[in-house]
Amino acid sequence: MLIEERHRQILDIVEERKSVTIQEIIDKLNISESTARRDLTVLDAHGQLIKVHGGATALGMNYYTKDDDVSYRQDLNREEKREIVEYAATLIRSNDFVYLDAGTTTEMLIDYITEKNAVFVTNGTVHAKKLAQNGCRTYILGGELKVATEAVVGAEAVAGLEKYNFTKGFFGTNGISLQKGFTTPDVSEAMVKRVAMKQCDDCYALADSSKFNHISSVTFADFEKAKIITTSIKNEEYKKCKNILEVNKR
Amino acid sequence: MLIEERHRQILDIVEERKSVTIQEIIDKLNISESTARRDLTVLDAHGQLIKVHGGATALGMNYYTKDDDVSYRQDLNREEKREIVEYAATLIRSNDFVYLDAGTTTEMLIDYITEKNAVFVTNGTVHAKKLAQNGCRTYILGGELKVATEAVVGAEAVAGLEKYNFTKGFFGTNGISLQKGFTTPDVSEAMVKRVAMKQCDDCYALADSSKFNHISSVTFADFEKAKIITTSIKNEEYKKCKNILEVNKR
DNA sequence: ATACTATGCTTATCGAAGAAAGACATCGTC
DNA sequence: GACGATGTCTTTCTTCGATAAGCATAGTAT
Repeated sequence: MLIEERHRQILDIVEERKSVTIQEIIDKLNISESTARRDLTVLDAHGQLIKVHGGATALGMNYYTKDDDVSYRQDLNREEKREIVEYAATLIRSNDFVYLDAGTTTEMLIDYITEKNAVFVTNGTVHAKKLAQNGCRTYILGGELKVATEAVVGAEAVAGLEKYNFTKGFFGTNGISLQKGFTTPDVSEAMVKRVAMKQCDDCYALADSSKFNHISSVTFADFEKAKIITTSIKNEEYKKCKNILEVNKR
Repeated sequence: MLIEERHRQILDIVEERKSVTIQEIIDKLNISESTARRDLTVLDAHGQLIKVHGGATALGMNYYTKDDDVSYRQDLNREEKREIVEYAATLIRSNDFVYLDAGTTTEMLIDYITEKNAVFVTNGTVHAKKLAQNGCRTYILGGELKVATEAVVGAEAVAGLEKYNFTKGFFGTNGISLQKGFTTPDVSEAMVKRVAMKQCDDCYALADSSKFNHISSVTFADFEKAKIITTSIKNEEYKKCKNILEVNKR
């Protein structure tokens, strides 16, 4: 097996499960301990995962082995998100022209997209890359790159958006409230979201339960503007809203 | 069997399976090891796949770029490239408005840029990301994302370029020749390069010695159009060219 | 408490297998 | 016969797996 293949497989496991032990790698890939270690060392050196005692973890994971409560909660949100994006992915059909907002939830969505006969536009550089690798026809918005979120924002991005007419759009959000609608902490990202929404026939907001009744600094859409895809809603006042799609109720 | 047919078949396998071993090629195409190797070498040189130990992988697979890891030893061009980009970086001054072409050499350039008071535009998603992380004000071109090179290409990218007026532009190239000028294997990338060059006051082509007297399929600029930054030139006919900047002669 | 031992993880080193690269011979085409 | 493409052979490098050595941590006996 090619080294690159092996590395790819290790990264896939880590990506999926967020961590892996040396032993798991040895068993799954049928390689020696030495090789497994060497692989982790180079992958770590390339910043593709983080080598830890006994194995490795995915990037960007604040991994608290000590604090069970925290990791449990993280996992819960992750599972919730997974259900949401899994459903959202089924909404994408042949010949759709889809806008994909930057953000971690929409990024997760990409992994579940199976429809190859749709065209995508996004303002997230990582999103664009993943979509393209996925075999999707992908366009990225032009404009200023915001370093923190690796998203394209600003006047140019907004102007670039106006020529598109999307059949569907998928958006992340920081807060949802009946009064203030959809909110996010960043003004420039809000502008892009706002215009992008205007260009979509159908807007979908992907939101786990933690987002409800939370208000961030900038509103980018009224509450009715988008269909909300979420899992189980606790709050009664949202129960009766027509634009909420509850997936996989338990 | 025709060479082209063999190459086509190899590319098909790589495209389909994302990687291939030398042994597989030998078996499937019934050719000798040398020929298989030779084929991979030229396909790699043409940027149609990536040659790795034991075989080859498809482009754009996000495998680490061998550049920034510990194995500098084998890449003879690396040191040459380093000198080239180190010099190129000094050309970027305060208030410059710089276009940075996609490609591995220009990507390397980013690491040496110290001027934070310049603004950058690029069509490479990785380039944009690195520039932004570097603390530079960065814009990315909008348009279709080509998966192989992770570069933005196509009509939209070209249109987006036309509004900019750059003070300087840095370009990679696959081939340089006196007659055919600067050449690259891909048509859509050539289009972008061509227009970008038109928008720059000063164009710089970064080229290690292996690029000279090499001709790829598409010309994107005449020989005189750009200043060429390179190391020691072997070929006498280029020695007298005014637009060649030889750095760090030894 | 101190020292000893066991355990699990890590790193270093070495020989074997096999891959890469270069030199050279062969074959067919012009 | 010159040339380009291909195959064969040899030399040199990589990679892999195994083993041994180094190092912490936890447990145990003194």
